[in-house]
Amino acid sequence: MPAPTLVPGLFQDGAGLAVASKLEAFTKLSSDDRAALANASRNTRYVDARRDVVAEGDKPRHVHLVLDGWACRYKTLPDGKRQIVALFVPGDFCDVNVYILKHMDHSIGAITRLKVAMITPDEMNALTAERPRVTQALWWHELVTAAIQREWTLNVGQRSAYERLAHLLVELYLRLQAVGRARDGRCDFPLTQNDLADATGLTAVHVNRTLQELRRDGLIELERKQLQIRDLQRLMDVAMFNANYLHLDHEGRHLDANE
Amino acid sequence: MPAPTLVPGLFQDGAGLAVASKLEAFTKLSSDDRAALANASRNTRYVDARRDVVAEGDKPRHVHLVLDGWACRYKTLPDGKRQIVALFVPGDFCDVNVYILKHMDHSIGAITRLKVAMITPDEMNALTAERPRVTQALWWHELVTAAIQREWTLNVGQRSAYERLAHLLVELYLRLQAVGRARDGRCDFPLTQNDLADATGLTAVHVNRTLQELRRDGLIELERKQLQIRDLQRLMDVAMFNANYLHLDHEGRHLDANE
DNA sequence: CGTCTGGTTGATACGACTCAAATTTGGTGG
DNA sequence: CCACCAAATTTGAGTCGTATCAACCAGACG
Repeated sequence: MPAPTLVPGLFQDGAGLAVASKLEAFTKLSSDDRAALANASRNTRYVDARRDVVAEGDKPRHVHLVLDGWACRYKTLPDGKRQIVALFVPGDFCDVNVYILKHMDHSIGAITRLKVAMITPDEMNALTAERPRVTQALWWHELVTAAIQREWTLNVGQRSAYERLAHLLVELYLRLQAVGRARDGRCDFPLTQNDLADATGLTAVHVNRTLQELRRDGLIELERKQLQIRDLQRLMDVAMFNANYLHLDHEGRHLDANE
Repeated sequence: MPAPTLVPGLFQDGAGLAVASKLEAFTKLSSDDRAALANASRNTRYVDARRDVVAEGDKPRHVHLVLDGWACRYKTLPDGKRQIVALFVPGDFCDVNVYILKHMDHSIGAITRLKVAMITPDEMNALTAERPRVTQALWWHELVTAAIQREWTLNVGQRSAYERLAHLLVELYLRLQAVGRARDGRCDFPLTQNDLADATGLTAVHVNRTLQELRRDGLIELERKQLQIRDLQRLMDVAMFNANYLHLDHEGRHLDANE
């Protein structure tokens, strides 16, 4: 939906846009850096909604970079239970350096129809060898990804259903905002209540009732895949949301009036 | 307790031992590699049990490497709830490259009295610049750490209390075994039931009752900080334990008769 | 010996789950 | 434009796993 213009020049589509803007939440990149990133991610692929991008057990061959759409990382248990352990929005890399490992220990699935760049190990190596700022930014990306994963462990481990959903909504809103895909409390929100259940360790029925509570309390509106946060501060309070784990306090942080 | 001899030469204490042996679960290192690692970790520090190694909000200055004892990574909520999001045993690095970030988003606390090496950013840079195999091994370490974090999210999100504790016990046993600190189903186990509660998102009371069940079912013995797994296969089955996330299937994997 | 931490037990409460069915929404083809 | 179907959401009733609260006990330690 909203396709705001963020990074001027060089990029024709939302692709390069999202990439550069996510990494530039950490540090300023030169136009050469951006060009190198765009070049490394020129090989793209589309994946239909609800299909796997890569499956558990696969040998990892590429680093994937989400250019458009949402994806998730999930693990399945023999008894059929499923946990979404991470969500990817445009600009997110799935597993920098993953090709060091022999096999994937989880799957990556498309939530919506997805456009991903597939970057080969060689291209990654070239990128990191020649562009130290990009390397630094990629490290930052990895560390933030790990921090988000820890926060999710905390989320499912200690927060109530109400707090847990509030927390997830705030996190996604802020992450989307950082790549220019959210503003004024509004963003696309393609997750079904089933997805939310798998991501929070709740059942879909309980997610449904809890979302109704959040609506009743005037905190959010959510319908037709659109989220509107009515009162961000209050939502953050009930979620006990502390944004420090997103590590957005860096030099390259956008000078965006909305933030 | 058991201080098996694993890596010959060079190392006088358990320290270098643990480090080399953990990374060598991934790849063979040369004696030069090992010497470089030992050199980088020569600056050590002791931390008393139940004290913080680093606290949330601190500016990260070093990479810490656990030489002896156990530690944990934890996050606290404003309402006082605490989640242990990771456990460190000898040989584990806490946050390679963490100094890229401005502030710690979590604390690291000692479970037992702890011996840690403090490696400066400069030393890390020198190490990675000169020793590609070590760099590769450190990347593997980071990827495995992330995989463990995901498995913990799955653990608290989808498994019952009984399965959850079983899973944690198996994971710790296998990780200790990989660095020569466990054998024949036996290992040190310094966590209190309170720690187990914080790590699994349960209450201490429920952990207590659930451990009793595990004992009653003949799966484990656990007393005086000693864990004995009576039937590893059955414990893995009830935990729905799939070891692939530990990524131990690599060339340098020890040829240990016990594995 | 008293104090403290960690472990154990019992009684009760409640948040979230389960199962089942109804309703709404969105997409597809005639 | 409507009929149809599948997917997603909503509702209700009943249950269960885990939390809560409150004691009590055992061993470690100074």
